Parts: sequence; structure tokens; C-alpha cells
Amino acid sequence: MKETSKISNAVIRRLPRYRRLLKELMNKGTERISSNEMSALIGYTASQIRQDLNNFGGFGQQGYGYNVAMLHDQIGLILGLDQSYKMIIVGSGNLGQAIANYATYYKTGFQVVAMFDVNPKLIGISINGIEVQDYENLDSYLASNQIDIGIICTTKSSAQEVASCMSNFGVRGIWNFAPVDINVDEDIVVENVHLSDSLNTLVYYISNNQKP
Amino acid sequence: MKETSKISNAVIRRLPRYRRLLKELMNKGTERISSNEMSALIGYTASQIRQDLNNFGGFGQQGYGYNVAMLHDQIGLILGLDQSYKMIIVGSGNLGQAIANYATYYKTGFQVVAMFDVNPKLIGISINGIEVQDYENLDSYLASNQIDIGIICTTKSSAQEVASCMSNFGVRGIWNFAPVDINVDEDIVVENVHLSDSLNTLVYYISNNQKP
DNA sequence: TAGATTGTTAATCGATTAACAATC
DNA sequence: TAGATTGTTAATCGATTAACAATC
Repeated sequence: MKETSKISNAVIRRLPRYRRLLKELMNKGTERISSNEMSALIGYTASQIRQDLNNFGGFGQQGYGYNVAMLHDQIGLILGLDQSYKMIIVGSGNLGQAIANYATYYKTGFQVVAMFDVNPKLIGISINGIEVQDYENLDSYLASNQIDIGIICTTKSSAQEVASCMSNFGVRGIWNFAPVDINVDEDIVVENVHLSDSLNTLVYYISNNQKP
Repeated sequence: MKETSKISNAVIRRLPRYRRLLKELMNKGTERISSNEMSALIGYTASQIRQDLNNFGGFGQQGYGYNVAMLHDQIGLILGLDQSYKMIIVGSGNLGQAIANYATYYKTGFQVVAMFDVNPKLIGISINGIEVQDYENLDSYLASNQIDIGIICTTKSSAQEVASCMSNFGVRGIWNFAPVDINVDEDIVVENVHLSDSLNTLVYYISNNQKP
């Protein structure tokens, strides 16, 4: 795996999509696939697919194409899906619960290990085997547990405070669902899921009768 | 508003972010802002901000900058947020409920008008004043109600069927939360929110110790 | 071997940044 | 008026596509 030059974000964001396609093909029993066939299924050019993959190594074979299962697994390795990740969810309303219940985790290395909320109606209830704790406990919990990923499902107004707290206690990455851009230390990765931005974008294309 | 050449997707996806920033500034009472000041707050270059905005018209004034409230409203118009949108949610589990409860709608033109599910435990319950209907009713509901946006919060396996149904009955856009890429008519816009892809991307940066 | 398809270099295209004249 | 800042053109940078020699 080539680690020298920085891989562009555009390439990284296509990797999960490739992997999803390959998983589907595995389920159908497909053993090999060419970049041309992938192109027809996924909509990127064959050239781009080969270019993307060759950022990380030569996974194909001339005259044959790519082995589906092998390429699927290699992309998993590139993404870091061979490792396991401890996650906490702060904000345990519907969205937090939806994420806690997300079935895909159990097949992979993701583990929700704690949930928090300020709402007395939610504190104490159990979501998928995890008891929702009082948000007051967040500091002490983080102080005594090494967490990889902090998930923010709070309101806009609490998001920055939560992010700072996570950052202080050495969380490695933040998955932010609050509709606000948070500021944290340079060495912490933030992935934003801005649902309202997504809906606004959809509406642009609807109201302007365009295709993206 | 210039409608001639097609605006790139990258530009469109920045618009909601500009609008969010401007809203915050309005709340703080800021009346005017220059592209340079926006740049410091949002992280894009001043040049890019001016370039982006000038795709749609000259909203600024030399020597002054931009009027915050006016620019906020103009971006709303560009996005189509002056219109109202009727939405239905198919799949009324935690995620569907989270979206139904999303408070931002009420301030804007978005209306959730119906929800559906196959689960007998969910059918009949009321989410934010909307009763969850049997999924069996989806066809007849769509036949007699003009819906703008269909929201898919089902499992992967039902998503395509739901999308096709929405498409047949003239839904204008689909907001897809199922972890699968759906195929619909050319004239229907699909906005995907692939949470697993998003998490995978986060994990890439964590495990490779990189910044996006 | 002949055919197929990759890996990789070169060409093109599009998006971002820089620069500056226009003008408030 | 002088200073500030836009709108817009030109330059640069990066990402995508095309082409083809290498090779299975």
C-alpha cells in the first residue's frame, strides 16, 4: 500500500461505494469483474476506477480483471475496517437511537459502548442493551474509558460543548449530526452529516428542474 | 438570476453552508460582511465565495461587502426555500421518526404529510401528529395525493421497490437513507445520505492518521 | 498464442485561486 | 475624495478521461 502522497478526499469517498458494490456482487456469487463492468454498474468511468484503485496498489490482473472478494477485502483494509472502534453517542433522541440500533455495526468492528442525554425521560432507558446515562457523567466516563469515535446527536446549541469535551479526552474522531460546524483540535477528524444541508441541496435540484 | 450555464454541484453544496453562516450572523446582529470576513469564518477562500455567489448574481456592493440578511434570503430563493414541499416518510423506525420530528421543518416550507411502515407495532402510532399507515396503503395514498419529496428510511432490501413506487406516482425528489443506490427515472432527483459510507470515510481518516 | 484487461502516462477538462480594474 | 471591496478575467492547480504499452 502506497502511503507517500496524500490521497484526495474525492477518492476516499468513493471507496465505500466500491466496497458496497463488491459486497453485492459477492452475495450474487460473482467472482471476477472488470473495470468496464464495474463502470456500467456504478457510473464512474472505467479509467477512474482503475486510477482510484491504483492509488493503493495493483489489485487487478491484466486480461482477467479484479477478484471481487479480494478487492472487497482490500478496500476494507484501506478504510481501516479490520480494526475495531469504540463509540459513544451523546444525544439519545430518535436520531441517537437510530444510530445505536444500526444493524451493520454488529457485523463489523463498530461498538456503541455508551449513550448520554440530558432528558430525564431518556436517562435510564435501554437502547439495544445500552443504558442511557445522565449527560453529567460524560466527563468522568471519558476520563476512564478510551473512546475512538464520538457521535453527536444533540441540538445545535450543545454540539460545540460536547465536541470540546470529547476532544479534551482524546476521542480520535467525531461524527457530527448537529446542524452546526464545530471547532476542535487539528488532530481530531470531524465527519459532518448535515441533514438540513442535504435536504436543501435536494430542493435546489427539484425547484430548478435540474439533475446534479 | 443567471440561469444560462449549469452550476456545478460543488457550488450548490456550499450554498446551504453559506446560508447557515449568514443565519448565525443575523442572530448575532451582524448587518454586513465582506468576503474576506466570511472566508475567515467558513474556511473557503474569499475568491471562491465571490465566485460562487456571482454564479447567481451580484449580491454585494464594492467598498461595502454583503448585506447579511439580504444575502441569506437570496440564497434561500436560489435553493427554492420560498416554496413549500409536501413530504412522506416510508419506514417509520427510529430514523424515520427522527426525520419526522426534525424541528427545522416547521420554520420552513417542509411538511411531513404521511408516514408508512410494514411493522404492525408501528402502524397506528402517532409521530408528531402524523399517524403511521400500513405500507399497503402507499400506492393508493400516492395516487390521490401530490407529493414533492419521498423519504426512504426502509431497509436496504425494500428501498428500490419504494423508490419505484414513488417514481411511478410522480414524486419530484427522493431523499434516500437506505444504504443502497436506487435507480429511478431520469427526471427524478435522488439525494443519498449513506450513513455507512460516511462512517467508513471517518474511519479511513482516523486509522490513517490523516486530515481530510 | 491471441484476446482481454490492467497499470500508468499523457491530455483534457473543470474547479479553485490570484489579480486587478471597476465602483461604491 | 480615498479606501475598501466587489465582480470578473486570467492563471494555476487538481481531478478526470483517454490512450496504450505491458502482461496475464
